[in-house]
Amino acid sequence: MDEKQALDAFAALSQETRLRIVRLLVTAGPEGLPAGAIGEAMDGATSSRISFHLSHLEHAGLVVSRREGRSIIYSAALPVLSGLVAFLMRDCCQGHPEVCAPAVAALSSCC
Amino acid sequence: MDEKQALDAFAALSQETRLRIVRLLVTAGPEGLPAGAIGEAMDGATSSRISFHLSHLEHAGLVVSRREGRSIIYSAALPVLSGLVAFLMRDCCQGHPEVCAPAVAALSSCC
DNA sequence: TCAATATTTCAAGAATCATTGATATTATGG
DNA sequence: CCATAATATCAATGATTCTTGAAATATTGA
Repeated sequence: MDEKQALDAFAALSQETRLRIVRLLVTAGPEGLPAGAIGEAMDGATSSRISFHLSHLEHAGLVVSRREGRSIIYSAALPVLSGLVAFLMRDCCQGHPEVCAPAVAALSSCC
Repeated sequence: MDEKQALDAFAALSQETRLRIVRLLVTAGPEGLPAGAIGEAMDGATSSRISFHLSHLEHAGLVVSRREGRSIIYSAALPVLSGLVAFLMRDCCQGHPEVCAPAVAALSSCC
């Protein structure tokens, strides 16, 4: 994860629909969801709108896709999400462990 | 940290100059840096440009400021950064601890 | 093969954002 | 109190981004 990748990832996560899609896909797990189901979950957004955001997320590396029959299945790119957090944390902690302590606590309690 | 705050924070972090400012301030620690020094560190950006980005970051809650004589000193809002990571992680881990493991490892090794 | 389904691509318009240069505000030293 | 220093604000411009609606592509079942 370099600066360019981090900027792309943050830009992708800074849009309401995309942030919700990422969160939906992360909870959906590795099996993922077809584009149509994602659109229905987003207040029934139009297909072109969902396609635009999914393409954006995929380009940023936050999701991956595969075809299954007529559907395209999207799932969260878990290692990239981890890498983004690691990037932010790596640069957060230089000499100031108090930055990380609450984040570590949040991670420990959720996993 | 709610969705709105997270969106603002991600938007702030998705701009190159602002991401660099945040990283600079985090490494600078609680004592912070005056706006002028931050501008010099950003390839000598104009004062209005730095002021614009600092204002943006402060509005997003990622930095705080205080006056000291003629200078305004900016420093990273460490608890907010922690909260952002916790927000992302909290929603990342639902039933899928493999998302968090690498992030936990990165945090553990840096603090 | 044909019709229907699922999704993507494209062009155009509105909205938001970043940069610049000029001007205003605030504070200090002499 | 004045001149200077440090920073913020404002207006204008150019660049990106989001949304919509229409048309294109890919896949399957009958």
